[in-house]
Amino acid sequence: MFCLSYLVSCLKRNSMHSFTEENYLKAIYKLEEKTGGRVNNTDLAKALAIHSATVTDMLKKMSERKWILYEKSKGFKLTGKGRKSAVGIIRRHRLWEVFLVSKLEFGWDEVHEIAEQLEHVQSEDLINRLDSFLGYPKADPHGDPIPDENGEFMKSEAVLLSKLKAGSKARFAGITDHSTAFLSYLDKIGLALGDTIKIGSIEEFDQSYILQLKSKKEIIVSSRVTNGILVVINY
Amino acid sequence: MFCLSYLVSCLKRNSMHSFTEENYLKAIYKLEEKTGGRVNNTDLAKALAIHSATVTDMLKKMSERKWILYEKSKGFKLTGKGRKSAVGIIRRHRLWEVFLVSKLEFGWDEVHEIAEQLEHVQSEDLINRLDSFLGYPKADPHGDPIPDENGEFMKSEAVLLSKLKAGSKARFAGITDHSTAFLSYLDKIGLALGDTIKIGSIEEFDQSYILQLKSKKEIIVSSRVTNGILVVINY
DNA sequence: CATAATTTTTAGATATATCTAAAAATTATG
DNA sequence: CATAATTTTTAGATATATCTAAAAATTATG
Ligand SMILES: [Mn+2]
Ligand SMILES: [Mn+2]
Ligand SMILES: [Mn+2]
Ligand SMILES: [Mn+2]
Repeated sequence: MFCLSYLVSCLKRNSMHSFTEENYLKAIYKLEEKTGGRVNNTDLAKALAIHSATVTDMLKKMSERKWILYEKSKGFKLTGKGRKSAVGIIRRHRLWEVFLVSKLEFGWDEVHEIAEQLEHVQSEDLINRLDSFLGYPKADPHGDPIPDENGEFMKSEAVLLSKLKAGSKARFAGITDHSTAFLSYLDKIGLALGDTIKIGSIEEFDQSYILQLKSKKEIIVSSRVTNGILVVINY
Repeated sequence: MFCLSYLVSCLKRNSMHSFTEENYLKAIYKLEEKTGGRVNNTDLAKALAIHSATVTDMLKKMSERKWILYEKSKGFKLTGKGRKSAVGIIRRHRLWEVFLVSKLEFGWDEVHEIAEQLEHVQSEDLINRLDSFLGYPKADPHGDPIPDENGEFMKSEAVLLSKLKAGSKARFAGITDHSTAFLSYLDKIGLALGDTIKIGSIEEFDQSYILQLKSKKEIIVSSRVTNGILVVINY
């Protein structure tokens, strides 16, 4: 009994993380991505929907374990070790999302919460076999890149649809708004990842766009929509 | 914040269980199956590799929540509600094992630990879609029956191979020893679930069996093996 | 049935992850 | 730069799930 718990606690300390720890790592990674730099306590607390005091304690622990660099009042950032873990979690999340959509026929607006659970299953072998089973997908159902076994992934060249000029053509490559409401809305208006979009014209008044879909149908979308969509320009 | 935690705690109390609670439910179910009746504290503690004092506390909680009937010093058993939950967990475990073996090409001796994690993912929709994706399998890779959506499953008619007489023929339908060592051993000697086995003769001295495999190869197995194998007799 | 053995419970402690309220530290602003 | 606003930390509490040591209860045995 002593031996077992000792072993388990060792494993935990070195290579594994609790669900909670994994959620912190992932949240920090995403905040770093968004802000491009260091992250602060308040933002992380908001992202995790917990209180600052709780975050303070966990940051101390994560700092001791060398998952983050933490300079009091200067914000913090992931170490190499921390980043590697975070990328692994994102890899798992996105591969499971591909599985759910491509094999179990879930809608792209239905998979996130389930993937939030599946991403915590610990087995490298499992995830590499899943990757192979899915045909080594490069992106998840939302167009987000999937890190490979070594944690490498393509930096996207996509830009916001709202940056394009009238007359240009582009491929729908990703989203910045991952909300279920937005995804369902896109389903409703018939816009799917990979589609070619042509910009008919842009209304000066409110920056709404008239888009020509691959079905030749024309639709008007608000700037909220063009700011939620990432596209790759066809040269 | 107050609202959210209240909601979460309500959900927890009514329809969901923590990992720990799920592991207790499953362990109790399996012990009931094995002993055929009520379960006691000590046996459950052993099955979960925890201490009796811990079990006492948890049984109180499970009793309050009406998952078990608990009569002090008379042992306890699952209520209908508790049994339903336990069967649901077993359904998830076994479906994931099928997935791991039939889709990800894991060996039958490699899947249990991963399924122990996957079984805790909470989504009825997920598990029903997985069931459909796998073609509604009736048994897992170890021959154990998979409960359907309503928790119904076939009671097996299999008997121990060690009960058969020389000359009889039977189909390898399940195992009573689920250890990795046993599963790997069966792989090594070339005995797989579903195979037809013919009993050549039985050695009086130590009850070892000479088996004729479908490959016509003959092997000798000890009584430890014939007691680990379940077969269905071909009439 | 008295004693021994086994099983279960109680009492008090620990680890993790959270909270609230208040204090302290830092940053922004007139 | 003094004050206000914001951010972070401290202190103390709670819930869950575990432990150890000892007491209490139950069951088995001569
Ligand atoms: Mn997601
Ligand atoms: Mn995604
Ligand atoms: Mn199993
Ligand atoms: Mn199994």
